Amino acid sequence: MEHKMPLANNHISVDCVVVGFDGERLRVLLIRRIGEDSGEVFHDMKLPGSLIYMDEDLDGAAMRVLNELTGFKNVNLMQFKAFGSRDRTKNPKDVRWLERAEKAKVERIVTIAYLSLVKIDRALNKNLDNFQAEWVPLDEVKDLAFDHNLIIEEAMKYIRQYVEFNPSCLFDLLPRKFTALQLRVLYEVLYGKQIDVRNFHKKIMMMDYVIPMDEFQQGVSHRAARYYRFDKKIYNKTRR
Amino acid sequence: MEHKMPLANNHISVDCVVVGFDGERLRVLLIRRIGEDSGEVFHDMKLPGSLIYMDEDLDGAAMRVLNELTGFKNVNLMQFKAFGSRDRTKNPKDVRWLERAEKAKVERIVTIAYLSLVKIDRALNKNLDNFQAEWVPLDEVKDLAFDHNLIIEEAMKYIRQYVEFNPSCLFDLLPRKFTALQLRVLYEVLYGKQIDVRNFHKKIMMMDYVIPMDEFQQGVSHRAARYYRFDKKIYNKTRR
DNA sequence: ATGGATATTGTATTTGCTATGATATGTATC
DNA sequence: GATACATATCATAGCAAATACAATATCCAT
Repeated sequence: MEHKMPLANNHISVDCVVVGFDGERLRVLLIRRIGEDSGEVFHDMKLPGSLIYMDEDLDGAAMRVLNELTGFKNVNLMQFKAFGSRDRTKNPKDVRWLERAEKAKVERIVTIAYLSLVKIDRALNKNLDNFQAEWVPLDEVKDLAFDHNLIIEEAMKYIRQYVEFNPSCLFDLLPRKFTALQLRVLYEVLYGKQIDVRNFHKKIMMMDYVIPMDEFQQGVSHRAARYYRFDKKIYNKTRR
Repeated sequence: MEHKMPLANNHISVDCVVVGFDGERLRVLLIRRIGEDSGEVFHDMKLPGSLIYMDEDLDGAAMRVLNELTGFKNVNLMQFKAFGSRDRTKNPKDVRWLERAEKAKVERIVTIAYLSLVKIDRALNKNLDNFQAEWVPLDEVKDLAFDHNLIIEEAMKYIRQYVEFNPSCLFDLLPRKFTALQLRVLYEVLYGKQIDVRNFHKKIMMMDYVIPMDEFQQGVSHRAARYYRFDKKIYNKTRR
């Protein structure tokens, strides 16, 4: 968390739950943290986040964090919940780490949590290493700093609701060219249940904003699947 | 905003959008505010809200505000969005009022907004007068303090989404005994469009958690409508 | 040419939503 | 008491969307 020391408001932070999809599972972007607890060095992980600066609004702070981390601009960032329980900073481990990082006394911090759905393939080759960041499969996430496990749980609940309201966000998770299988597995992972292949195919055929391309998979040892793409303009016309 | 001066965190507040339904329109609970601006006394309105105390978490603070105001306990309070724009406190009128009320210097305040759907009939005869509170029809809400108009707008967007996900919240707005007409008008007001009477009737007949009672309207100058009631137990069984 | 693997397609059934017509029951009026 | 009027309640048909279920097509490797 290096920056040129703008004045920080040490009561309010933002945390970003950045979610990606690798074709099989959902992954969340986490940052490695090295700290010290009663003389022992420990390693664990946390969500990307930061105290907000005095001259910065919430959305701006979230954008900044995400940008510093992935280099992305213009990513769809959704505020989904504030976390302000008093025992967020219950663990002395977390408090000591934070006070060293921020060089200031901290008490209870309210954090505003943001959710972002991104394409792993684009993010993968950016500054991730510089930031000690890693795409961790959701079911392999261990104990995180602060209440970040809780924040991720709430983020997942939020996604499931949000998808129904705005299905286009699914395509933020997929590559620009994707197969019907990828899209189906994404649905299955999100809803936690199997979907009939044939009915699903019929369904995406009726979505006029999912465009079949003339391109097919290469070098697979079975019948090659067609690629599809998502057309945002058509989507906006038909939905709004 | 009288209280016995627990230590307040003057960076974070909660505001409650308390919504009721009078049978025709939605109403929101607002508090009268009297302030002074360049020598002139002004009257306007604001959402019920408060800075949070140091030993209080967000949900707790929202509960406290709502309880002080209406006497309610165990009301369903939903956090729906945080507002942290820097120009929330752009208007000097608001800043001066707040600094007098809180007896402390304030800068930017991030507020966590909560939504609550309640029965007007229960709330009506409580402490509303003591708190200078009033049920204002949504379409008659004037310019409010801070960004409270924006907060109400966002609250309404949130309700529309939330209803689809959890229709049971509609019954929080209705009296325990209600007619099919009341329920239908509530839908119409929320979605802003007319619903066919006959199809709507069929629809609520298929909801096994809407129970027809043996009681009918009294003293109306037309065929008396049947009363219905909402059964939460049955609802929870069928939905979850 | 054959087998293994995955992709793609068709048909019948059920269920839900929409549109519209007809009947029932209360009060007020003549 | 007969009639008009207003609202509540019940009924039916058509269309569209969701579900259940099985066969065929295409690519690669041998």
